[in-house]
Amino acid sequence: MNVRTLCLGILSFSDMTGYDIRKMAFEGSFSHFCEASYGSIYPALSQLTNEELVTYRDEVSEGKPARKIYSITEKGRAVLLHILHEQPGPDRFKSEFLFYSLFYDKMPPSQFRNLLNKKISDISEKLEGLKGALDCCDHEPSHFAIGYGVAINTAVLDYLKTQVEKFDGEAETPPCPPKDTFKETSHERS
Amino acid sequence: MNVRTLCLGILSFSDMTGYDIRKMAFEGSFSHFCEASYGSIYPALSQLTNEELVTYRDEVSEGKPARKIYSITEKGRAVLLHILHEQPGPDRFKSEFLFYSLFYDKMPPSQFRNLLNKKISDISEKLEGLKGALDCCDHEPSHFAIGYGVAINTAVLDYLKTQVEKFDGEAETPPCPPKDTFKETSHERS
DNA sequence: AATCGAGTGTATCGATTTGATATGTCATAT
DNA sequence: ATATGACATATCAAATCGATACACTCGATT
Repeated sequence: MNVRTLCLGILSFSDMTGYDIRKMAFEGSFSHFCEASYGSIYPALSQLTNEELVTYRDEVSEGKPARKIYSITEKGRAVLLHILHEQPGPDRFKSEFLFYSLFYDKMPPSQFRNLLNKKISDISEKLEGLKGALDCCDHEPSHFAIGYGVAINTAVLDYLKTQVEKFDGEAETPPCPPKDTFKETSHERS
Repeated sequence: MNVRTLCLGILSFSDMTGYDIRKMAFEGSFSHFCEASYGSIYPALSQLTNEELVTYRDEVSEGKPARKIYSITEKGRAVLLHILHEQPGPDRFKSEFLFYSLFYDKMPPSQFRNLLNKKISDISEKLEGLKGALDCCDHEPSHFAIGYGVAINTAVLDYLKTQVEKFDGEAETPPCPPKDTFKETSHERS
């Protein structure tokens, strides 16, 4: 699925700025199964505007900077419905964590334990977010999609918790590693 | 994680051609958590060769076409180990299926049921493959990574099976849709 | 009162990656 | 004989990422 279709889909639920769309696809209720960056969203919106699948109105309030609020057109809805008739492509899952895990026997035990604990806390957080969204969501299809995410993350969390015990047995056992045990050495990712 | 690191990681297990690496990352034992295409693998291998992180030997047998068998160098292993010290990026999950599901109330009921059934059979197949790999795998880290995949796919399959019942209740019930119920209309993906 | 940082918003750019395709050989089945 | 599919290298346009620039607002800190 390309970013054009994603924008069309998101706009079919409500009018939005490009900034909002990016948020939806990065942090919002779409973010557990898709992603898109500014560099693809803004060109997609321009293209969709040219094709008259979306339109925008400029909003200029006093003092505030101008913003473009995009809406899907009838033509856009028709195209979206048409796209939905094709077979969806396969799901894709990319995990740098699992790649790293393939080399845990090459690392000091504490390093992989840290990785595991960080993953557990990340997933826990994500799961809480999804469960919250599930509760306050009355749109049935979204409920289905969020439920899917809850199912996955619950399973992963269970798996990691059973696995972490195996590694905690080895060598020195750190007292009780909650959050903040992990210094974010976030320089360049090679 | 970029394709360079992926190549380095795969080559750390065994010598291989570019073709083999692509297979590993697309169908093989790495494929449930990463992907890479020729267009990124071959340039990555050239670059890695220039940096002396990998080398290759030409294999020219009688009659057979020449092939380049790549090996990781000591320098390459050192760089890989170094990369493994950074924090891995977040997992990413992309699902066109879930995007489609957001609009199931806009589709004829049979269409979404077909989607569900196809997904169920796809996941079942994938799960069988992973379970098979799990049994015949004695490399502990791989076991961990494959187990993760089994956990996810088992959970998804359970979820979909409970959900499909809800939709089977509605309107006409198709006899018993096993495989091959789905004509692969695989023309252009928009 | 002044400054800082974070959030909102549009937009672009280089680098990476995808997805498709070209080219050619070999093995197997028809 | 010949078609199909696996093996293998390679390239290219198009899509996308990830980072950044710019500009404005608002609340918090000093």
